[in-house]
Amino acid sequence: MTPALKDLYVQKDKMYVATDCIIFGFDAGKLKLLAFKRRVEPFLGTWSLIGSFVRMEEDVSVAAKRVLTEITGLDNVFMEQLKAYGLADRDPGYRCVSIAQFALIRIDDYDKELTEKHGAHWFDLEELPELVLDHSQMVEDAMARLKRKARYQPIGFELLPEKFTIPQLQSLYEAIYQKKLDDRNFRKKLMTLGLLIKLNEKDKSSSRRGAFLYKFDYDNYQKLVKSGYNFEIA
Amino acid sequence: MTPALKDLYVQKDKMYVATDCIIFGFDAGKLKLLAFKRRVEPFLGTWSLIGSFVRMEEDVSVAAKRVLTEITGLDNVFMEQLKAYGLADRDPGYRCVSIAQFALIRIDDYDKELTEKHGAHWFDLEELPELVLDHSQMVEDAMARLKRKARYQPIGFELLPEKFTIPQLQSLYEAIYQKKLDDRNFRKKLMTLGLLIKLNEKDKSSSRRGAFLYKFDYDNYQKLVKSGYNFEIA
DNA sequence: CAGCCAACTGTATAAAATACACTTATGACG
DNA sequence: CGTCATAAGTGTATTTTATACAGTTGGCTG
Repeated sequence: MTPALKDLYVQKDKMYVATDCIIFGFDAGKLKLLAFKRRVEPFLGTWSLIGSFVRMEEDVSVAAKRVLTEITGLDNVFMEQLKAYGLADRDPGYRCVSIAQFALIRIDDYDKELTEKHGAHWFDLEELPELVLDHSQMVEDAMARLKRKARYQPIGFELLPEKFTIPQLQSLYEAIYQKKLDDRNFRKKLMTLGLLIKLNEKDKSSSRRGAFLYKFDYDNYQKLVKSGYNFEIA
Repeated sequence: MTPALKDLYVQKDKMYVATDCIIFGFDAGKLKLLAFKRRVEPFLGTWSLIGSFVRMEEDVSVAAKRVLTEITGLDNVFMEQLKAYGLADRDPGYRCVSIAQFALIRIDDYDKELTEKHGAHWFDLEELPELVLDHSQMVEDAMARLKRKARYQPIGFELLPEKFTIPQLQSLYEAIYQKKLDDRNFRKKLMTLGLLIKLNEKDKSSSRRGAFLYKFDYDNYQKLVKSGYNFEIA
């Protein structure tokens, strides 16, 4: 967790609860993580996840959303609890249990100014710097969760703009699974799921011919989930 | 969480961290949950999971193991964090975030006297009473996790005695998945995984003919995991 | 109008999941 | 001592799903 210590009296004999956000994005074929350069002691200048103490009257999940909104200006973001980190000595300054949450955001959406103001930076997941405390562990665990979860829940769509192309989606899944997928098989599988709505528009940013845009069919997804359907995406 | 309140001064303006244990067992073809009758106010007489406050100098996972050992007398039990429960009003008495852990134990192992002394009772999962606070939710979430996890990790073995028969194992998986499995296909699949060691003993408790006993091949399992093998059990 | 590039499409093969029915070992009981 | 009852154990055919693989199309560029 990364509280602004100047605002707080930390008491050594008190138990604190914090929440830290692992914020994933996707851009240019790469999975990205939003990290922050600490501007206060201790650990000034080191990279860290963004976090906050949980307030006395505040739900843990609300605290996480508050942090995310403060930083990105975004609301209605996919967010899910990862797990709690509770080693007694995880933070040398005081006793603090941190509940890590991971969020998937659409990079094109977020407010650039806002993040820069907070000293934030998008890192390629393969080029992450060392993070403070146990934050590197958190990211590793979140990545494992993302990989597993992507198999059976269409969370990938949270990382793309509302309208996206099949090649974009494939590139995202390739980044998550860290391996190349066969384009014919990927498309075939996807189409049989019935989760996409084909639009009458093309995206021409990456080819002369252009690729059709699709959007995610939330309604049908909900219906399928209710009827107990079992997904397997790519 | 279920602290012995008489031992504590609870301060309304303090944040507490607790841990609650969802303890699963398996007996007579049914999945079981270990629940406790509260002997102190508030909620005296209602059923509850067992739990404890996390001590200032204690890891969260250590606190959970401490509770489990106090109650069952068992050590070296499969235990894994489920998630943190952090609603601000989840406990009306004071602000407390609880980190739920689920444990799988071998019912024949545990110390009966010890559990009875604590007012414990094994419930069939289908006949659970209402539990205090958000504990019913915890059990539901743990059950969902168990179902999913059982597919790709051989955790089922944690619930059986060291030596077990194939029909016993099948009955366990039927209880977890809540559906009948085909005995021929179950056996076939299992054998291809190479996770079982056949013993030269039979269990005759449930048939005249007797069924061969097996034990779990931990060594080979470790090897397979390291080599990146992907399981799918039943 | 030729060339280039990514988008798009179909089929054959292999692997895995499912469905399904009879034989065997053994103790109980007449 | 033979037959009956019971759960343990076994094999094959079919369907479904995953994988492997190569050529055509649309549309801009020069």
